[in-house]
Amino acid sequence: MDATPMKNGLPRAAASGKREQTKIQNRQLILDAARQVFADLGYGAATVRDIIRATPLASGTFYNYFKSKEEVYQAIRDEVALAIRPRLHEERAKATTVEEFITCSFRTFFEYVSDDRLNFRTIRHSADNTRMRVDTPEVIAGFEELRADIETAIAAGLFPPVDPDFLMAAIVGVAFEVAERMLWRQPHDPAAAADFAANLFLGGVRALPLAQRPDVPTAEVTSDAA
Amino acid sequence: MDATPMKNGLPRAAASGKREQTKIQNRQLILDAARQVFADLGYGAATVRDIIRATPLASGTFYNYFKSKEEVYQAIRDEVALAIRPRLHEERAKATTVEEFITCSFRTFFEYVSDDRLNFRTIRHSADNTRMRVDTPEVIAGFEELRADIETAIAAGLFPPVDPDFLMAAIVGVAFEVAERMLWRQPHDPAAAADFAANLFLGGVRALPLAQRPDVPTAEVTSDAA
DNA sequence: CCGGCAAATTGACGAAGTGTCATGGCCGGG
DNA sequence: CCCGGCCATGACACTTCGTCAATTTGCCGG
Repeated sequence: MDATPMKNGLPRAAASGKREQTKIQNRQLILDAARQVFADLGYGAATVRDIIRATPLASGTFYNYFKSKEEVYQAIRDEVALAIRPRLHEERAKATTVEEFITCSFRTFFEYVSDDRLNFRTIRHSADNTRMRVDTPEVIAGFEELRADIETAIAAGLFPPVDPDFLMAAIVGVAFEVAERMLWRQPHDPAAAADFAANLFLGGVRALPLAQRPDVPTAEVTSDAA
Repeated sequence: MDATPMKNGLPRAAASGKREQTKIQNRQLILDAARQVFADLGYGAATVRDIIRATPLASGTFYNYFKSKEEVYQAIRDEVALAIRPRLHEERAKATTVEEFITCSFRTFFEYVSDDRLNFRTIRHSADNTRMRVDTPEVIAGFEELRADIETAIAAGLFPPVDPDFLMAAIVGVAFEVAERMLWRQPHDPAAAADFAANLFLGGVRALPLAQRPDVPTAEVTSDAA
C-alpha cells in the first residue's frame, strides 16, 4: 500500500482528497470566525448568523459542522483543554514531592494561560462586565484527571491523605481565579502568580511571598492591547 | 377603609396604593417565574417568552420591569449577593486574628450556600453538563469589598503583607469551587467544607484535615431532592 | 359619584434568528 | 466521460425579540 498514494484509499495520515480538505478547511473557517465574533460581540450576544456571516459559507453549512453556537464554543474551549491537559498530567506524574506536584502544576498552567491569553479572554467574557465560565465535558475530564492524580499521589504517600475531591476543587478555583487577575496586570507575570499559588498551597497565607503588586491599574477588563 | 387612610398620601412605610402593590407583585411574579424557568430549562435555553408564559402577564409587560433575560438573572443573583455580603463583611470586621478572619469567612459563606442551595444551583447551571458563572456588578462589588477588608487587615498587622488582589482571588476561587462539591455530597456539610478551606489557607495542604469523604456518590448534578 | 388624566397592560407587528430540507453543483470512482 | 453520492446552498416555516399605539385601570379633584 505504501508506495502508492494512488487508488485504493486507506487515508495516509489525514486523507487528502479535495473533498476532505475543504471539509477541514470549512470547519477551521467557522472556528476562526467564531473566535473573532465571540471576541467582538461577546459570547452571549453572538448568533450563529453572525458567525456564518463572517465566513464565505451559507447558513445551512454551519449545521453540517456544529449543532449550535454552544457546540462551536465547546470546540474552541476543548482545543485549549486538549492542549494543556497532557502537559499538566505529565508534570504531575514526574513529581516526587508535594512541592514539585504543586509548583509544577501551577507554573505550567499559568504559563499556558499567559501564552494563550487571547483564547482564554475571549472565552471568558460574555458581555461587558459579566464574566462567564462554562465547563465543557472535556474540561471536566481535565478536573477528574487532576483528582485521579491527587489520589495516586496520596496512595504513593506523597500527599497526606486529604480529601482529594475538595483539594482538586481548591486547586482549580485558585488556578482560574488567579489566572484572571494575572492577565489584568501589566506585564503578565506567570512566575509570580505560580509562586503565589504554590506557596499558598504549601504553607498557607503565612508562607505567601510578600506583596510585589506591580500596581494593578484598576484596569477594567479592556486594557490588554499594550 | 377604616380610620381614613384619607387623601393626602405620604406613603407610610412602603406606599400601598393599589398601583404600587401590583407593581411589586408583578415584579415578583416575573422573578419567581424566571427562577422556575431557569431551573427547568437552564439559563441558556430559557427565553423571555418562556418566562412571561409562566406568568399571567403579557409579553410587553416584561419590558416594563426588566430590559432582558440577563437583567432578570442579575436581579436574582443580586438578591443573593445583597443578602450575604453584609454578613461576610461584618464577620471579617470582627476578626482579630488571621484564623478568625479566614475561618469565619468560609463558615459564613458555606452555611449560606447550603441554606440557599436552590438559588445557588439554579443560577449556576446553564444546560446539562455545563456549569456557568456570571459575575454581576453587585457580585464583583462583593469581591472588591473582600479585597478592601484584606488591605485593612494587612494595615492592622493582622495579615502578613501579601498581595491582596491575588489573595482575594484565591479565596473567591476556593469558596465557589468547594461550595459546589459540597452541594454534590449527601448530606451537605458546610462545617467540613469550611474546615477544609480554612486549614488550607492557614497552613497549606499539610495542615488539611484528613479525608473523611462521605462517599460522594459520583452523583451527577441531579441528586439533591433528598 | 363622576370625569378625566396619567400610568401601566396588552397584543400585534416588523425585524431578525433558528434549524430544516429540496435543489443542484462538484468530486471521485469506474 | 459519466454517473452516484456527498455536501453547500439559500429559501422556508417557525419562533423570538423589542416596540408601540390602543386600551384598560387606578387615582384624584370637583
